Amino acid sequence: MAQTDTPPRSDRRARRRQETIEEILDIAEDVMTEEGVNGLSLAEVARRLGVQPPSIYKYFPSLMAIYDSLFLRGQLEHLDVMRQAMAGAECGLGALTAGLEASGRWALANRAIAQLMFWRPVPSFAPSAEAFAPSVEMVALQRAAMAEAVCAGQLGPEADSDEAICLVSTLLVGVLSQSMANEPDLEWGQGRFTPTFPKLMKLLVAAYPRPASGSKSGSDVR
Amino acid sequence: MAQTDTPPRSDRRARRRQETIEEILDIAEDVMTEEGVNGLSLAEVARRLGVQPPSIYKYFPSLMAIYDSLFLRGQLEHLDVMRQAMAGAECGLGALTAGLEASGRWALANRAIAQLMFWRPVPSFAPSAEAFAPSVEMVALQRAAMAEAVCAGQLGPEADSDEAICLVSTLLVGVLSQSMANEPDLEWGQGRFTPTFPKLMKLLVAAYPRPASGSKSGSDVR
DNA sequence: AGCCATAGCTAATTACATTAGCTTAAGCTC
DNA sequence: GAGCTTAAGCTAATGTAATTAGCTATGGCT
Repeated sequence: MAQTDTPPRSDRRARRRQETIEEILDIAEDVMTEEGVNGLSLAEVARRLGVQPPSIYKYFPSLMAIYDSLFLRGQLEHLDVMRQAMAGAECGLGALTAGLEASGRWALANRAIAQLMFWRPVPSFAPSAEAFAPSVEMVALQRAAMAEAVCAGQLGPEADSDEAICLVSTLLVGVLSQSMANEPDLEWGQGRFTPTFPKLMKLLVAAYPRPASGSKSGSDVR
Repeated sequence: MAQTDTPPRSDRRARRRQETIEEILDIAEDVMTEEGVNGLSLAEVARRLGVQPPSIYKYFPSLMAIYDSLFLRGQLEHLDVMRQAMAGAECGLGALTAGLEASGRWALANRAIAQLMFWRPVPSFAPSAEAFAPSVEMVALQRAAMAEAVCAGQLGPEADSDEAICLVSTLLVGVLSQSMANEPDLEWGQGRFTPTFPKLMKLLVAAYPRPASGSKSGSDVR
């Protein structure tokens, strides 16, 4: 039996297993989207997979483990989207803006996962250190872009700080929270909240004005 | 039967009933605080009340009705806190700032209820129109303060707009979201996020500069 | 003295997460 | 190809929760 394009050794089994795992995660994501993040139930996933509930335990040790895998998948996807967006924009402020907007767009397009990641709506679920790791890298990305923006003279030197990172993420999270809570069906760019994001980015610039000339600048806001 | 302000008929009974209702709501709030907003369970409430679960149904038709009552109670309390804070400050911008800070302080001191009210962590729960009503009044309060701030020349005329209200609430919600998600044990004024709120209020001023002199003002951010 | 609404109860139904233990068949080893 | 291993399914059972149905006692009113 010469396997033409099938892999040589015994990882046939491992691959099928991995496929099933991905399928479970996809279904779980669908269910969360339809029923809410904490409306996820093993029983419903099993039903859609065409299997009895206990069979799911062959793939995940618990419901929380499914949440954790979704959390990790989301972090990786989100990180990727953001990286991509930042790479496709100019350095510094441009990259930061592009990255944040991409982040917001992704969050609204993947609400269930985004809520799981950023709002913790399932109190009994705490992400594992592993699943949380990519988020550290995301902060680093943002931080780097802000440092670049400082170098390029687009922002004042205080923008290269933890405080400034907090401020930036606060602005985005504010917009997303409002949009998700009050306009649950709209995408990024629609409604009353997400269109204000560019304006908020301009506020950020106002908050960290470059020292440039010796102007005492009435808009130094710190 | 001259009803003055309380229904005179079968009074004692009605009062005891009302007391039990309040007690149930208090317990429910405790449970939510300990177990998370959607960790609220009728069974646990019954246990703490020293009663069998079905007995709760004599007071509330469903778990969702309890959520709804908590939502309403929260709205009223929050509205009151905010009104009080605004009354105790100068008009306009001062009142607005005081009101928002009081709102934030209240939200962190009453996390469970605040989350129920502003983040909708229980997807199967949607507040009734009744329970939602006070929030309309709250927006009106904020709007009035902003209009005053415009009159007093503290903010530019565009600050008296729906858009500006959105912006203000977005800033506060951003701070609260971040604080609740990342620093679940801290009060208002502690940690990395809530102390940035005064700065954000200054950003608001930068976003709606008064036209005052003919300055073209590099910090007009709209 | 009697009525009756209130507030409690038990029992039953349904749905879910999880555990235990059984069965089958795929794939690997010899 | 015979036999072993194990992955992946199953059924049965347990414990908890929300909710419904229907029973009962009693406090307060007529």
